[in-house]
Amino acid sequence: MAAGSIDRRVARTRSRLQQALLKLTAEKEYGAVTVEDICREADVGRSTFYTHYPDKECLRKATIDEHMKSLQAGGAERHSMRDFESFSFSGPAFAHAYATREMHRGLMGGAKREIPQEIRDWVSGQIRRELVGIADGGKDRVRLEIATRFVTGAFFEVMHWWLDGDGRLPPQEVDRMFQKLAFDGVGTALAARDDGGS
Amino acid sequence: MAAGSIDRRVARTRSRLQQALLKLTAEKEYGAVTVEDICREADVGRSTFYTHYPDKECLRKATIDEHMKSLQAGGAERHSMRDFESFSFSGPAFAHAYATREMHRGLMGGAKREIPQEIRDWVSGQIRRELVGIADGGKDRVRLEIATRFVTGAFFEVMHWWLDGDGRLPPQEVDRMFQKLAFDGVGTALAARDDGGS
DNA sequence: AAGATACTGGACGGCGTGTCCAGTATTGGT
DNA sequence: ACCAATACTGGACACGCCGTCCAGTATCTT
Repeated sequence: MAAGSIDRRVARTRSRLQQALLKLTAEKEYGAVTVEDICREADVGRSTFYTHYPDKECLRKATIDEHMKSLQAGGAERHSMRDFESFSFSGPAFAHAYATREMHRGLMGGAKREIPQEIRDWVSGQIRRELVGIADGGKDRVRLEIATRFVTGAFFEVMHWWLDGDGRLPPQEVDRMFQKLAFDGVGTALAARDDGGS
Repeated sequence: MAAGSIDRRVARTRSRLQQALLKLTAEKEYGAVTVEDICREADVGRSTFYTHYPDKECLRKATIDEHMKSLQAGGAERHSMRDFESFSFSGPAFAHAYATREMHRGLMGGAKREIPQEIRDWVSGQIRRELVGIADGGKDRVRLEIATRFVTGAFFEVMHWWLDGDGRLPPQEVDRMFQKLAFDGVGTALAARDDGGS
């Protein structure tokens, strides 16, 4: 077999396992899903699981990677370096999460907030990049870093809260509030009666 | 024996177990600490453990409760309802966490961000209470809620980042930046060269 | 077709959990 | 100081899940 190509069986099995994980993780806490559960759902032998992934966590990572990849294929015309009234990542993120809520509740780790490090880092990276635009030069790295963390934490918490809710609040609305809070702070965002952004 | 009083042996054992948990959890991930580890560290029979706590998680909760209690005993003159330039909870929180960093790294769940729900809720409550002061009446509950979550997430992420660091940044500094970010937003906080608050 | 490769399913040892119990301290009440 | 009540001990047990291994079978690629 040529080195780069992939056996149909392999692709099939991996896909099945990933699908199974997504399904189960939408039903219950990731931590409560056993390898056996996954295999049963995927209709794959348990020993087969281990020929593909060393453990459950690796399957999760692979699943996330795959998911991210398919996302980036969808939209690449995001970076228009706007005048800076908004983060460009958060809108699409909220919209995407909304489209497949059940899955994201699982992927992002339900009540326990066990967000996979990769996702956290990826989002952090996005935020940092956007914040660099505001910060004056790189002369205060600590300040940039703390702001990055601040926004990252806020973002995930808002996302969690929203996903745990009943889904009545539309993604644009959440994004708008999030952005306002991030840019203007609670002082402005809460005190002023605001009326729907620009 | 009188109904309310507590047998010395019980108090002793529970204290030992809690101390052991704190110590171990400072050394490694909470999830990686086994009941057996705790018992060995505490020098308590494993079966004894289960006569006091149904499982590891309950011990954690009890430990946290105890900790909180001892905290509230320490300082009760906090609520001066200031003019609203700051959250009153965060300063003491950063200061306290700083004083016993190793322990807090454990209690707040190291890299995994597994913050016990009780702590999260407690902090959320503080924040919500303080935010009510800014919000105009209770006519927009969603807005208040989203702001609460926003600040909560930001707070914990900043706290984590800071605890994971080398400890060179003093608590007052972190608190100052946190407050500025929360109240004025990243726009103001990052763009302006600021010089140390009032 | 045939050799390479992947899947199966069952067995194994290991570890951690939570329960139970008979035997042994320690305690608090009188 | 005694003694009944209560707590601690340590070892055994069944359970569930993990990760590994292997001989047998199915499926792919060339």
